[in-house]
Amino acid sequence: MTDIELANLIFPNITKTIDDLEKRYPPRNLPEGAEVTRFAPSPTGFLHTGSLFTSMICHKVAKQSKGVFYVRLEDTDTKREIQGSGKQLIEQLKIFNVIPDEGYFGDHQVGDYGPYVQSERAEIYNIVIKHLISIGRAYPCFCKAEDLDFIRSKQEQAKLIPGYYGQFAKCRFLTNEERAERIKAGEPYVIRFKSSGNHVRKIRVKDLVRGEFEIAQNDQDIVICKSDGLPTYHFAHACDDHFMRTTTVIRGEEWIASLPIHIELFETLGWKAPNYAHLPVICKLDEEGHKRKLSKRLDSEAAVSYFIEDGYLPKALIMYLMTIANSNFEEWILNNKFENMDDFVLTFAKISSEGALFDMGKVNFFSRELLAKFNKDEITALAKAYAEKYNPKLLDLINKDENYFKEILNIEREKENPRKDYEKFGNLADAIEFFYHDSYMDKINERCPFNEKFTADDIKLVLSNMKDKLSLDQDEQSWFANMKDVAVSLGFAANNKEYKAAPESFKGTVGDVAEILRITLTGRKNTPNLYYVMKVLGKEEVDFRISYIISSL
RNA sequence: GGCCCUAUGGAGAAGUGGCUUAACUCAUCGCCCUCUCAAGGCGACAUUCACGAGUUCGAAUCUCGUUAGGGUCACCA
Repeated sequence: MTDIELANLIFPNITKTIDDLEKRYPPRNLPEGAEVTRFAPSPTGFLHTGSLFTSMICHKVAKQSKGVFYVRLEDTDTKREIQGSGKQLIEQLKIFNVIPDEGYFGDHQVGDYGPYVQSERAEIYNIVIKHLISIGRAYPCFCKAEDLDFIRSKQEQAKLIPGYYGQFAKCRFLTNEERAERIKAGEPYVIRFKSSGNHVRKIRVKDLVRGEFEIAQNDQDIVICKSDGLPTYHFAHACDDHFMRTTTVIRGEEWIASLPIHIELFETLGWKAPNYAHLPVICKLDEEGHKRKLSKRLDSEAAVSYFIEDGYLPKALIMYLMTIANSNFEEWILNNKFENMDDFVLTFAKISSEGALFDMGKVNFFSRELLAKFNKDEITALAKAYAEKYNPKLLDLINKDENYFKEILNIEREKENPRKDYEKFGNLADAIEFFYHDSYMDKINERCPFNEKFTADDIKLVLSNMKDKLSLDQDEQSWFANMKDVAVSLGFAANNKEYKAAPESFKGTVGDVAEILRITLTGRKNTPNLYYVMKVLGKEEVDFRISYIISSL
């Protein structure tokens, strides 16, 4: 029995050939240098921060070369699949402005190189497998899990490399007649690729991030088609990236080890392998101080949803991830005042090959800078949109009086160097709740204590004088000048220098007076500019709070 | 364990044999400014590039070894 006859036995209904596929999926008509990249997630859960990192780079590389970025859904692992997660992945990508040009879009597909969902590509895989069988480079394997375990244990005993290869590849040595017989008898089987490699020999591989290096040839007869008829990753990768005409495969470094498999597959099929860029994994330090991959189970920041739900600006995360990708991005974006990040050119060679430790502090930095750039209307709209979805407490504050909320956020905002008080919307309600009478009263017992060096009488004296002598009708300059005068009249030093020169002759400094007033009005030591806080609160509320604190002392 | 990758401060890193007594960013800490809180300005933070040898007039940069960390060895991707 010939190999072709065996191929026909296994795939009687496959009549098309690889040539037909080549015609059906011709090379793309793209300008010189245009790169075709792809993000190929499996629908097994929420979008991981590492996946966002990878897809952002894929998207960027395609955009900056005027190429194509597409999404392909790798849904061949039916056991781990989570219904609806494919669509969710696309939606989350969209939030971060990583929008594909073609491919899988959740509820529909776009493009000439589809289908873009692997479970819909059975015919393509079967055509290629049939070809491989007919040229003697693939064969059915009837080994069961027990057989494989047995082989493995023998290999371990003999200290040999484990796996299905060479003499250990039992089913390699079956005759086609035996194969046909067992198939006809209904025995379950997988299809394995017949490797011609030898792990003693090395091949040179090129990685866009790491450069060239040597690695052992593949000699494993890997499974290309599982017993459920679906392809494995390695095989699907070769078929899909070839027929979808991917020029650059960008993926995590966990794939480096299987590069020899992929290269042998491409060679055997007579296809040009794509360029590869293996990205480092984003890490975190564990309890023992060891680096480990960001884990969805252990680290909240591993799920992109965390940033969305906590009210971070998506752009802030993207900017942070860009600095991990190309560290020169930081300087670039600072010089560009955080604008037009699309003009930045990403370089593979500048991507570090070591996994960076995820730095929340830096995400906060970007988020704070970005949030400070908006005017009051923009930031209010953004806060409201966020609150409506994720934060009832914040929504409640906004809905009490949107203009009031706007004024709170507008304190020292629309100016050359705006304040950078807020880093995300997630804790905004807590940050501003003292502006609201009810919240202020609710938290009255939790307020920050006054400086211990002042007695209740000192504080009362300061407060009653302030209340009587300070009017909010004056401008900021005059108001502070006035406060200074009151402070001096009560025995406080007008400035730090004076105080430092003779601390014993003063009760304190103007700063102490401002702190007393600040704690009285807000319950906190750190708040926006006191003058504007009072303007927003209004005279009535200010008077009430001062009187209330005086009476409670 | 085999194979592959990596190793510069608290974090991200620049650095490709002399320009480096190691850029820049975040964080931290100080000082200045100031009427408060921020912002801003200035400064501190690796005499040394995991360690050890070697090559060289000269090494963070090249070579070898050691150590440490990461990845990978599925009918998962």
